[in-house]
Amino acid sequence: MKSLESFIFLDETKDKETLEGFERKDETDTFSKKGKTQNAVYYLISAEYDGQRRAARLKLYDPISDKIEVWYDNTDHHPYCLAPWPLSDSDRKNVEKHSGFKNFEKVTKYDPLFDREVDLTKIVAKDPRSIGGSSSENENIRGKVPKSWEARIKYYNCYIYDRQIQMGMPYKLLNDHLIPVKYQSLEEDRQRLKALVKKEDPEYKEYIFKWFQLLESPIPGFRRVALDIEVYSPVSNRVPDPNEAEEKVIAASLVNSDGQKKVLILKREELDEEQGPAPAGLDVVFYDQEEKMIREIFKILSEFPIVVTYNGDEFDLRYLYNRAKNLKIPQDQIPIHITHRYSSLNYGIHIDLYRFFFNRSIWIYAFSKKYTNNTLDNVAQSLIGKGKIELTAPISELDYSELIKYTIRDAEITFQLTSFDDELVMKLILALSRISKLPLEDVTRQGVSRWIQNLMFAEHRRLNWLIPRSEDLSELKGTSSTESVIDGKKYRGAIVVDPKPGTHFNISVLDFASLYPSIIKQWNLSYETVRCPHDECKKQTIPGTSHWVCKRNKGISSLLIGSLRDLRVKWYKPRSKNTNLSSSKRSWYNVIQQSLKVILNASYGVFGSSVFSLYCLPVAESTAAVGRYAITKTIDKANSLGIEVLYGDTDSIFIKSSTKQQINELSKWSANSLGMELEVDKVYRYVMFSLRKKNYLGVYSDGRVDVKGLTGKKRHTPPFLKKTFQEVVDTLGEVMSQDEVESAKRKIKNIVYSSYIKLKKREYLLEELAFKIMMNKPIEHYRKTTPQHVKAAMQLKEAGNEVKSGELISFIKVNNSDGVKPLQLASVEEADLKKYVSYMKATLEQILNVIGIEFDEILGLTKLETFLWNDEQ
DNA sequence: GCGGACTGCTTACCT
DNA sequence: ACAGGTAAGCAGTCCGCG
Repeated sequence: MKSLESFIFLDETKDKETLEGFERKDETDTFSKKGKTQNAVYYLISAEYDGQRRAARLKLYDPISDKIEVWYDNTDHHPYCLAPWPLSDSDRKNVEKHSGFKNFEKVTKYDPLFDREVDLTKIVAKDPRSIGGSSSENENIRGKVPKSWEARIKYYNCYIYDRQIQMGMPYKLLNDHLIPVKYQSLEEDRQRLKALVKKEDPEYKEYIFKWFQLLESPIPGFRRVALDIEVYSPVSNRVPDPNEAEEKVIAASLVNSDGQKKVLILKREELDEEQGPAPAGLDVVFYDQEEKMIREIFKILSEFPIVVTYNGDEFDLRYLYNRAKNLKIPQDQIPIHITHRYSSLNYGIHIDLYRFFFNRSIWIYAFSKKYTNNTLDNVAQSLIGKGKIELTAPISELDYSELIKYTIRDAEITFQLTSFDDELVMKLILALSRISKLPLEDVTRQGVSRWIQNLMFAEHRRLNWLIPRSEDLSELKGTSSTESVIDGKKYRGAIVVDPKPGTHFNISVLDFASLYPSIIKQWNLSYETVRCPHDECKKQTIPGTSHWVCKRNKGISSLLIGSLRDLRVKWYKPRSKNTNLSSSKRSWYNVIQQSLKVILNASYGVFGSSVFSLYCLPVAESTAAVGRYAITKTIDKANSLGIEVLYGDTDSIFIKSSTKQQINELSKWSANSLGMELEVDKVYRYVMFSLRKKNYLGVYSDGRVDVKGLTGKKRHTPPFLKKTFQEVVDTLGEVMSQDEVESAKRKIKNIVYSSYIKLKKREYLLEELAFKIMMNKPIEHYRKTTPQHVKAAMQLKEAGNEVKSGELISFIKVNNSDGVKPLQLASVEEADLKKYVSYMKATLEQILNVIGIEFDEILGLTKLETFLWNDEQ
């Protein structure tokens, strides 16, 4: 990643010139004596507010020297908020009296809600806390005016918007000015992209090329270190409190991107002297004093531009900080600062992977739910195939060599979580930072609605639009006009077509490529365009709702989301699979493609979520309504073309053996009358449907099988049954035609029968019988009912094991008053076979019934045995 | 006092 | 703290029933 194509150095005063010397050649050449790279290109990775300097502080990463350069704002930018113009004399005086007040300015902005210009009072303050930092609103500047806008935006975000700072992008420092460095994309690429969007409006094209510029720019490699610490605990299995930090730090491990691995160990009286050499390639250092060891950790942390942890926000860095304070290390020698939720570093930036992997959107869309919970062990095991070292005793009781092995593994896998798949995670964070315009650290700590909010806010400022207050938005736009199918939801969502049960051969699945973003683009949906203030637009109604959409102006979210959607569908997704491109380019395109997917998938939902600052139900509702309109019309059209539709869900239709011409015609119709691309997504050799929606099994021509929604695939299903289910599925994958169904049925009966016998003979291991269900709340919060997994958790608690919210509870169905026993306390003998058989029946019949097999009929093979066994119970 | 019909809660899934 | 729609199993309740 270090040798890159040409940059163009954007300096307003000069002509564009090509930037030289970016490649790392001979280190002595490119480093000045101060350790600064000559002519350095820095990547902007962080922005904060510096309270002492009262200015924005940006952290710039130089990928050649691997150092952080700090740059303070020198453009005289100050915090502010907006208030009505004019302010009453008394309001003005009140504001002026505030110690943080700086000055008033009159500004004019465009108010998107009313489609007109407005005059506003810009209240400039000396520091951000004066605007809204006090605990009491009476003491804030924003509390002293009748109405305020943009008063709750963090200062550094505000700074980024106003100066149009591009997070994650290359910059140069020239006479202490921050100058963006523009990447010169390939001429042929620009032409190709131009051709793809030639029919679009110029305004829209501008967006496309802005994103393009951002996403095509080269990316640096990041020098970084992963940190993990171990803390002594007098009580085994209790994690020490990082806020108190009462116990000793007994070990720390560090793994860095230079390939070095280091373990720092505190000598303890109770342990025997270390014997033998340290493991190969591992630097082990023993310390007599904890303080010395911690100072050494601090020294290393201060050398790296990026520090990676797993839960360092809550634990490792917080513990080190408080422990250092307890050991009376002076504040200015602690390179960490903590707030109530985060822990960050003075020098570099801190990336807490726990937060990143915990992000629901990242879990689902970037990693396809590959990991099942967010522990380091599980995430690492699932993504890099290597987990934590299993503990044989509590950490505090391990001898030195065991402790070393244990702790270094944690740092290793933490590091590898950022390096696997060609640095996928680092690249994802960088790409998301560029798109959302958030600092890298914020991308990993905030949810997708904040990403989208931030990029939309930035766009408002760029256009000199007033960012609406959510109260005004809700009041003006009102609520929804449709009724949801599910009780308690705010509006009606997508359509699911009843499937035609049975086995259907030669099935094509057609779908709309990113349906909702397409709708948002095509129908000009945005909070300011839906129910806009113009009378003439009221005729342009949204089908199935009482809403209308603006004809005069282009919607801001329509432009932003639409352009991102088209770039993903037309450019990045195909390019990520284009084998003519170099693998490193493909890998970056794939990262972009995935990042866009994460954002696009949430782009409709945020408008229906009250936590989103531009929450606007009519937008979400209109999007869903147009979706229903599109799929309904498509099904009608398909039928009129003689295409049989077997099933459909939201944006897809499953159609029976149709000719290419039929499909082409439907697709052409969709493009012309709906303005949306309907394409063949999958082709199945055959599909099996039951009467259930969101449940099917589809077999591809190469024998791969898609299983959707069936119980046999769900997380909580006991492994023994999952396995049996999988064997049945595999058998179905071998079926080539209708004639082969019969022989598969025989095979399946055998599979089910032998599994049943094995169950009955209690030959399955206890773990194979365990149901695993997530406990989403603490035990005490289950007030209304006590589900089985919670009963199991209660028994565990009774037995002295702590059970926390978010844990996956494993339990066995038994014949006691609770009906369950936690795995840890149960034995195979106790398993309630009757319940297991009935669960097995319910799970397998979802498939068996479709091909005409009765579960009981399989058991009937041993009627006598069954009878006897039932009798025993 | 017990069982079936029903509703509501909870989890996991699909798009 | 993106959304709504669907399935499934169990908990708890109501009602009928000499």
